[in-house]
Amino acid sequence: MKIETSQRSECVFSNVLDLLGDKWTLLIVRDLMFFGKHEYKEFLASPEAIATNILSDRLKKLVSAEIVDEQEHPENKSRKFYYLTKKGKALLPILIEMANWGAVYFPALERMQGVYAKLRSNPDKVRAAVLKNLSNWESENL
Amino acid sequence: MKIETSQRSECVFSNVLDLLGDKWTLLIVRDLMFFGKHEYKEFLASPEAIATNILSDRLKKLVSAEIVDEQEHPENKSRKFYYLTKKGKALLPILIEMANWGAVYFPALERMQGVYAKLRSNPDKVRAAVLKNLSNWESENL
DNA sequence: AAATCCCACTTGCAATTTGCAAGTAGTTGG
DNA sequence: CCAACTACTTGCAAATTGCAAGTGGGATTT
Repeated sequence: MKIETSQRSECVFSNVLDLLGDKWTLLIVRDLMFFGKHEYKEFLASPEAIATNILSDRLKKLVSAEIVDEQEHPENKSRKFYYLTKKGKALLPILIEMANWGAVYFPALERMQGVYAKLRSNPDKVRAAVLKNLSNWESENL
Repeated sequence: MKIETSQRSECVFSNVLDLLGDKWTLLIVRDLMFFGKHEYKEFLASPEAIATNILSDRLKKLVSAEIVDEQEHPENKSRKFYYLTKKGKALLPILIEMANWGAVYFPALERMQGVYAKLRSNPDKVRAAVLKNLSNWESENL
């Protein structure tokens, strides 16, 4: 894999977009953040149908950017757990704002479900609940 | 230009990323939002050096998504003004959160300048100031 | 009035990235 | 031992990007 070393400019946005600015990376983060997914096959099962080579590439980039960490599955050597680092969890406010914007400007979308449902009404509560879920998973699995 | 009609899934994130998930679109929004840029040549002059065909394509997509609107330049028929719609301005919280995240996790970057400087210390104030700048420009130029 | 310049693009083409299908290596369950 | 599962890799065609050059309509200069 090509690890990105060059930066387009000194601007924060440019650097953030070099890392996250594509159609797949943040979907993986979404799965980790909101949907309790932690394994390769679970990401593959998402409705957007990411290709295996792209998933593999993006996971490596996320790990090398220290947004995601990986660990051998305790029950099975051929499986792996992926989970958000502190840096990865810090993306939550960005995702929340994206979800808010999307909820307002894509009104035709299916009614928001599950974790999204309360985003607009009580973002701080959702934020706390999401992080709590993640730390619960960590104490049970890592 | 190909107007995107297909959506990968019903998920908000997926739909938002279909629109904004690439390395250039949000940089144009950044220029409109924070840097007082309103013309084609001004976007071209940004340090990231976007190619003319990509800029043209992204501007069209932003206009067709109603994030940006365009108007003939009052002084010169061959020039155009581009400016953020209400929907475009509503992206500000996303950009602010991205800037915050970047400021924390790209500490090696040049010290933030201008509008970015106060983002961390007083985001609400920055938010208001940015929107005020935009509406000032609008009342002077539209 | 003609020539030049500026501006916002478009076009052509090579290089890179993506999407899709198939294959592979290590592990585990029966 | 064999089949199934898991996390990948590989090969190749298609789509997207980056770069350089060109175009066409104004405005400016001479």
